[in-house]
Amino acid sequence: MATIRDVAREAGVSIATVSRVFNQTALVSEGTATHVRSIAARLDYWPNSAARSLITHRTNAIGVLLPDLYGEFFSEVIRGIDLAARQEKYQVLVSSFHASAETIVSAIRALRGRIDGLIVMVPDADAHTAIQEFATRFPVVLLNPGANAPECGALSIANYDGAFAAVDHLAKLGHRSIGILRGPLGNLDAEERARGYRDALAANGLAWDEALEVGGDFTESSGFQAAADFARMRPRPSAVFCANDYMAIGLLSALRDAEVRVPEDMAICGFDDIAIAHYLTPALTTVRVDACSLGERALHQLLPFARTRRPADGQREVLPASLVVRRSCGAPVPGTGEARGARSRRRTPSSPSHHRDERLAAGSDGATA
Amino acid sequence: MATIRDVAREAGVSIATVSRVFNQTALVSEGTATHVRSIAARLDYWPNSAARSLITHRTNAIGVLLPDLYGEFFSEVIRGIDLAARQEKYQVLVSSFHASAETIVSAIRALRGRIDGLIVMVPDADAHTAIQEFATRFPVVLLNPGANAPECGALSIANYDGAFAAVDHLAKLGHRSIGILRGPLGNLDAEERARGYRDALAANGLAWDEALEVGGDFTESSGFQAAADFARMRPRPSAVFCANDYMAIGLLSALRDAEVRVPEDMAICGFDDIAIAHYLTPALTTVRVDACSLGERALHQLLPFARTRRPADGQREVLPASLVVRRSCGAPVPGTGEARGARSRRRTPSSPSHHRDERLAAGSDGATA
DNA sequence: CAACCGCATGTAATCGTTTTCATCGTTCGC
DNA sequence: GCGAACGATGAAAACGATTACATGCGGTTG
Repeated sequence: MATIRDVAREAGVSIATVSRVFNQTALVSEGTATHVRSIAARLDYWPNSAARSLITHRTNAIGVLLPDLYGEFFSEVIRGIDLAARQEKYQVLVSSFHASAETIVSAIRALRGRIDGLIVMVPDADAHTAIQEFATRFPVVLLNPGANAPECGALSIANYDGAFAAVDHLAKLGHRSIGILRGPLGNLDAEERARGYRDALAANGLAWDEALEVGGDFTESSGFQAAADFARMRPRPSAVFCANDYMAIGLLSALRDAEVRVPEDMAICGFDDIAIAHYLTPALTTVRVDACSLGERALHQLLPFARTRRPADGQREVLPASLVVRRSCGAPVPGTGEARGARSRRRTPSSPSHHRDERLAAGSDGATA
Repeated sequence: MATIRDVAREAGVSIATVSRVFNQTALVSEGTATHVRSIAARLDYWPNSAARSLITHRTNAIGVLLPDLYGEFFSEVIRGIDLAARQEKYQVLVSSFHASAETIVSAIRALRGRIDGLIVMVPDADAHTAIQEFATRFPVVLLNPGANAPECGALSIANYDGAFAAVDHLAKLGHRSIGILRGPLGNLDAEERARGYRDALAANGLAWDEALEVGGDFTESSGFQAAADFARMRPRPSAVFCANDYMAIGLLSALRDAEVRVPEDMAICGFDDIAIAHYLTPALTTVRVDACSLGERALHQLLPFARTRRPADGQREVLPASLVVRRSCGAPVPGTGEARGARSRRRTPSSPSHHRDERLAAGSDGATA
């Protein structure tokens, strides 16, 4: 592989000149510049990024650290980050860690020196302390800060508002006994959603009852198992808000097995609006979150700090979450004649034919399945 | 940030010794080693990876270049790669490019010097030429080589076999007029699947009829639109094989709107077995592909070459694709009593509660929706 | 007892850039 | 014409590691 020295020799100039041509950092005469460029092209030269970042202390890459790479939410976040990064000419290093605060530290350590900034999603409050001091001397953007997150960039989705809207909707439909299938204990998103649930109850004059809360872990099977708990309750709740869609799916399956009709006997509401939600029978009422733009926004928030290598200040941004009403909650679904199964999640239609669906999806998302 | 020099000075040894302690590349007495390590820990020292890779010519990172990051298939591939990479202590640089062979070249160029090897998925045969000469001097593993792919590592899914199995299944069910909804022209996976379709027809003594082939582009909306084409055919095919699940979903929606019953009036078969397939009504018969292990295998195939920085030789591996029979094809579905919606896609259950579902899913995957 | 050997460690060259500072014509203002 | 200013270029010092080679030192061996 050709080095800057080869190009310089071949072009009959010094390496400084070649460097300047490639960086446009200082004046180089038009003639030499084009000459050097042609030589470089012939030798297939490209600056070695290790050497470059050794001296500039910049890598033009950012790291993405997620608790897992499984599921639609994470993959959409990554896609959003990639979209923005490509536009900004930054590379993306992804990495996942599993569970413990131990590994999150070693994951960060492994990334060190390779990236100019980090986007990290912490599963629970415990992990915050691990990030804490790192964030004071490195650009970090948190993807789901809790109430007392470290002083650094942070971006979150409106967990509280979304949950509130969903439960408020159920209450307004007349349900007086509304259960919740919670996410993992200590999980920040889960806590916020639970808080939204409780406040929505209160706002509708409903008493909070611990007996109506069932623990889950965001997996489909935990939803499946929770069905038994709800069935056992006296009185049985006439509606259940699930802290995410996967659990709602599991719950729906179990209810069908138990011949509990949804929404007639029990109204169900999820959270996330994953692609499947739309296709379930009955279609799942849920709270939509735009994971892709969460990723995009995170990168854009991080970039100014990554560029200057200054720790990100305590800037915060919250992405809205919107209720998507479908069949599973028993509310009248707006619109009837729209194309079914023609919902778009892409930003850029890959074919003109997509156009029609885009419009429809924007109008309303109710399904008639 | 502390450098190797700081540690050496503080520990009263030379930088060579510090380096040796961190690389375990030569004998260092037990005493000095632990001393150096403690100093390093105190100074929070970690070797600068740019400096290191400048001299070693290795980055301990591999690149992943995909045509897009949208959809379940790609995200699972990435997850598989990440899983294997973490285990092997390699970092993963992901990057997507859109469409043209122009950008694939620049994407590769941008990655150059940052990675020890590349896993790339080329959308069509045209892009092969762009990879071609690069692969002769750099470790590359192709994720979907066509028939005449460049001389390099390659891994593919059994597109042909999967399609053959699906269509053969339809034929064995008695269908004499089987249509196909094809993928994009030039797309390698799509071509192979179409070939499997044709050969399966022939194997069952059915004549190939161009009129039964409808063009699609792998999107849901193209499936939706194709419904009209199939409806117009005389005689109307009694079964349709779709080259991927997204198109099958679109087709199912359109058929429902047109009040064509599935599978009674038209049997439908998809490809990929995305998560949604299981939850559709009727549940979609499709061909399962393990995208996650495709990623894992790719990394493992690449690694020996990445480690030695030798171009990967023409080793090839094919991942099996298996037919998953559900309701949409009209065949009797095996098993009836199993838990619904309790299918696992994870390798490692995150909670003990998952265990039961794992077993069930392993047994058979038919659905009773 | 000298030669040798192996272990532990240090010295210094090297990787491929960027960037500061110096140099060297030209041109310009006066 | 002469110094200043300027534009284009080169020389050389970093950047922070790895590693070939040299060195010193005690213990074995013939």
